[in-house]
Amino acid sequence: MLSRSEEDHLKAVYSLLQEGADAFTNDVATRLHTKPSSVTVMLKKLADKGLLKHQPYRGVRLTAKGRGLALMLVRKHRLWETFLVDRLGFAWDEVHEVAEQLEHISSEKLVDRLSHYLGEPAFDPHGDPIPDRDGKLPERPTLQLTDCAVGDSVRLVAVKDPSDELLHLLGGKGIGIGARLKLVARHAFDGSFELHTAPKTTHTLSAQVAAHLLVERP
Amino acid sequence: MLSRSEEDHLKAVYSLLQEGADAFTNDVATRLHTKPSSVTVMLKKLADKGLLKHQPYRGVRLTAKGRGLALMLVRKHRLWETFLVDRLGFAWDEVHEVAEQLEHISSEKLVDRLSHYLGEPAFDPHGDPIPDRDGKLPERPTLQLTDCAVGDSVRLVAVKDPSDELLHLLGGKGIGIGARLKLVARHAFDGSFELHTAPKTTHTLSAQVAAHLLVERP
DNA sequence: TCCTTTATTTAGTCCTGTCTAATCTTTTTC
DNA sequence: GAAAAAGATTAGACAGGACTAAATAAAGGA
Ligand SMILES: [Mn+2]
Ligand SMILES: [Mn+2]
Ligand SMILES: [Mn+2]
Ligand SMILES: [Mn+2]
Repeated sequence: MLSRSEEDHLKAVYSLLQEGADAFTNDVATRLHTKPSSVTVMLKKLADKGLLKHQPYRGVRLTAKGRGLALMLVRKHRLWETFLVDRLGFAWDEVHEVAEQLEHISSEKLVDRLSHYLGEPAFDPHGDPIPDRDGKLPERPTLQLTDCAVGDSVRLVAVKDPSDELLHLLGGKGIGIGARLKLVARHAFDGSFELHTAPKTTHTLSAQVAAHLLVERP
Repeated sequence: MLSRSEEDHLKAVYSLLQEGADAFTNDVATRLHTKPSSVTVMLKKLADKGLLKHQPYRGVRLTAKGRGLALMLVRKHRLWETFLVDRLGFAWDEVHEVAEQLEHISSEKLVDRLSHYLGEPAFDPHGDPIPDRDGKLPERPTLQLTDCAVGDSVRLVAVKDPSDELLHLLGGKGIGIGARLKLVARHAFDGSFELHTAPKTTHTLSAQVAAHLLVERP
């Protein structure tokens, strides 16, 4: 049985590794708004429990067991986010905080029932993949909006590393998962995009925003 | 902001007082499966926060603020139980443990949305009243099955102080909230009841069980 | 290479929540 | 109305989790 703090540390390590970076003490501390010294202690505990290998000064690798547990946490987090948005009508930029609490509720039955209730969703409200009960992740397209050309017409499938601020910005322009985006111009000066959403509404997206948008061709 | 432990202590005090007993250190400790010395410490903390008055050796009374907070915890607990049974298909004897965790999730918006989603229910799966967002409790009938006479036909509206074991026993006989019960005999020897449920099925309920059943005449 | 900077770990402290053992109050019993 | 029993509080210890400050290791530059 892991404590809430142990679970949060494990999940932080998992997502750092997932993002391609290797997991260093400082990064974990930054992500959890805590201090490196605290992280070192927690990593030692998780290592003692066989969930990861910690090479002092060299970072961390997850064991199979640790990866499995982390995936179950991610599963819970994203299922709860889906519940909050799909069933309770939360906005997609309001759910992270609450899901951060709900993911620690421990009941296997609850998770499985919730998933079933929601229709075994494969993606959460931000387009992030939801691991199934065996820890398998569905595939997600990797085409970034920044790699698209003027004239392309694409559909938004996910917002990468979504912060509430970014989600709020997109929401304000009426852009959500599934939105059709037609690229009409790109400014050389700052890399920003002009694009049409549904009924000839034009929006401008900065290059920073565009880099977070994953899309697919229809 | 209260810790999980503080919340559990406050709720324990509330339910003891609700049940008519006055709240003594030992009772709280028993209810929380903890030791009296630990309870004393927590009562002091809650008193410092203005949630209750603690007269050493004399027990505890809630302040208005403390009662209000306790009611919000009860509200959350019973709403989550309702969600688990009505939406996720849990049995009524499987939800207490999980609701004990879920009640500590802190988000006012979540509670209100959940209540709305469930149709602003006034009673939980055990027939216990759910406080509204202002802390107002709906009325519940107080007629006990033990006060009924042979020949009476009544409807089950609540199981008082339901333990999972009691709920499981009733569930096994197909008796749930709303069930019609027709009393056909009562044994002088042990006070046990013979009664019919729906289609001429006869069941026997001990006096101990009957004392927990709240019913109303149709 | 050696020195400086940065990253990380270790040591020591504090706060919370729990426990056991000892002490103190209140209630019961004779 | 004492003495015993029961109930409650206090004192002291410990584990978990977090922080600051000090020590140590790795990396980079002169
Ligand atoms: Mn969390
Ligand atoms: Mn998400
Ligand atoms: Mn609880
Ligand atoms: Mn209940």
